[in-house]
Amino acid sequence: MVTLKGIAKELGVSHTLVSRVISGRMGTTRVSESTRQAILKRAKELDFQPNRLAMALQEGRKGVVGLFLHRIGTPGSEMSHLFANIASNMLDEYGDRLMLRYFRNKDDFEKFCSPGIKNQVDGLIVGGVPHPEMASILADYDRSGLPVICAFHNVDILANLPNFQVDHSMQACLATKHLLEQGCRRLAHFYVMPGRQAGFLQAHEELGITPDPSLYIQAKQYHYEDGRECMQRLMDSGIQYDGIVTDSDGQAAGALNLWFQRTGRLSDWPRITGVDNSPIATSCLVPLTSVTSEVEETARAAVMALYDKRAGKEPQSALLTPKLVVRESSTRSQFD
Amino acid sequence: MVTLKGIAKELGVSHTLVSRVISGRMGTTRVSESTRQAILKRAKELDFQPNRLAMALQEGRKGVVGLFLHRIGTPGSEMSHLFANIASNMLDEYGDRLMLRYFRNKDDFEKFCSPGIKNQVDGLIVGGVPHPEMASILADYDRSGLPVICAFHNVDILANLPNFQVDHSMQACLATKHLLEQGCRRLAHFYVMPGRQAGFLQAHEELGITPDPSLYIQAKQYHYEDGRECMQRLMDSGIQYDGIVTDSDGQAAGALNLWFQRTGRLSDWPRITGVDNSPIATSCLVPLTSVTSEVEETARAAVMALYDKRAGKEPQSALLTPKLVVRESSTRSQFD
DNA sequence: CTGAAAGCGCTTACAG
DNA sequence: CTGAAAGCGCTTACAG
Repeated sequence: MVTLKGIAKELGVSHTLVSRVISGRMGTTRVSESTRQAILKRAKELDFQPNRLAMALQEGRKGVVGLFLHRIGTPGSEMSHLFANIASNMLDEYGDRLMLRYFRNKDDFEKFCSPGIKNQVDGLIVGGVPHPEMASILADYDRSGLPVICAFHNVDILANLPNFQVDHSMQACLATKHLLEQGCRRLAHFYVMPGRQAGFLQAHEELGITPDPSLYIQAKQYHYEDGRECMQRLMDSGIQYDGIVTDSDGQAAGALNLWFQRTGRLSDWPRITGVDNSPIATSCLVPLTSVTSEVEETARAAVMALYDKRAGKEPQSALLTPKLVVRESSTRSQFD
Repeated sequence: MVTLKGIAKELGVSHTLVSRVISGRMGTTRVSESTRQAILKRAKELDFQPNRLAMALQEGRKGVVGLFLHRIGTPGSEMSHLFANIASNMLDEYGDRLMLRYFRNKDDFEKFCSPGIKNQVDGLIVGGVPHPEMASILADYDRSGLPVICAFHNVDILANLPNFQVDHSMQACLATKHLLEQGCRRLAHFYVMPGRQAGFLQAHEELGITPDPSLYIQAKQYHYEDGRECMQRLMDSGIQYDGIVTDSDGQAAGALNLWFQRTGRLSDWPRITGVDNSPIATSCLVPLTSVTSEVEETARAAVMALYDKRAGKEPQSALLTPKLVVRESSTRSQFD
């Protein structure tokens, strides 16, 4: 194991000097160019990598960032994977290690949290939607000096922590507008949280079309089965509709599949949109028109915000802008 | 920030004693029960958590495990997510931090590897299938004293490192047998690596049925489009077939969807099986019969093996046993 | 131009 | 029964 001291001994200088040359932080020091070169050369030859534990210990850091992740998105959407992927690779580039914990519910989360966590990490990034009580625990940490950044949280339970996520309302608005522009006039809306309807309504308003509240159908979750169930209810109701705005790709896939199965037809399906632009969207019988959830950008923003905060800045929450991705589910072009 | 020294000062004892009481490693020491209780009580009150950096530094460890992950499985299968999820939560329970790096190709991987990595981690878990050269780099690390454990590697490029993965041949065998038992007699096989055919052939042999080599169709990858493409070729060939064993849920979904689209029929599809038992399998128009890839078990085995190795044991590679999960794609029960 | 010393928060022989 | 001391591998005033 190659250390500063080892290199110093080899070259007959002090480890102090080696440290300064390698870190580039010379302080009041001015080294002769020749020893500088000698040190750098030897360090490179030995692929010297400073022991980050020792560095962090000395500098009063932990060298560790806590990444607490709730499932984001519906199964098959790969959103959690994408988030962890981007975030962990970024933290790695900053030289920080990870305390990575996946939690499924409030109990898991509470198990992960204790005041002593400040002895373990330099900051916390929490992804996913916890209960309001969790938010207040996190806010306490933050106030006590442990920087906390959130991502994909439900804005109203945030307790003033910086949060990054896609603009949900705009997602619904983009999808709704698109379907209205395709000629739909009686759109159903599968939604999970009532708040999500703002975008659906806004799109109607902007185009001067009046939506029919009897076509608002509340879903339990964002999953495939939830889409099937909503579709079941919609078809059973007998109410006329000519398109559907759903809250996730999983829901849209479930809804479409139920329709195919009940009607036995592979054409003239109701125009429909998903959310997330996940792998689900491209592996449906009919590829799904969807809106992005900007997961990579969210991860990047959250990590940057954490380092900003550690550097003394006050990062601001942000809503990222979704993009519409048009595929056959809404255009009904014929099969190849 | 609460430290040993802080507690020691409060109680008027040495930090040495506090350390021994809290760690439970008393050595030659024998403490009075009353001071022991006092120390434990105060530590609990303050939620004292020892600084793991300092512990690791002292004990000559890094307190960090490298987790290098290639994508496992097809997009939408969530296998990478599952693997990272289980592995990271386990490592966390052992108190180790993570150096988590996702790599997409050989270049990424090489960027992540340097001899100096021994200064950063106590061990390496590598998931996914790298090139043979990567395997030999890893084997070098292992020989030089950095324990390396593999998961989901292609066995022939392993260079004697312990590896954990599901038994691919048995996966194909289970699926093939199941289809033969459903009455199929002319099975097509969509396969990626030639080696995977062993199970397909074994199943035929065990049931005394002769397969037709003109129904072996090689796929580029495990993805949805690959399944579509293989199905395209199969249908174009005009050769008779009555069932399909594919190499992934993505392939199976793609193949089925192409069939529905080309025939316009929603019944009498060719009986078909996938692999991975992923979310894709349950969000198809027809739920897919599949075989599990035992990702959780693989992750657990890999992590356990790493700790075994660090404890001086010699962990042995293992092939985990897949399970068949029967759904409609192979039974063709009617739609609800 | 360079080095000795102190210290980050622990652990573990060693000494009393 | 308990503590002083040394040391893990670094960094950073401070002194020459």
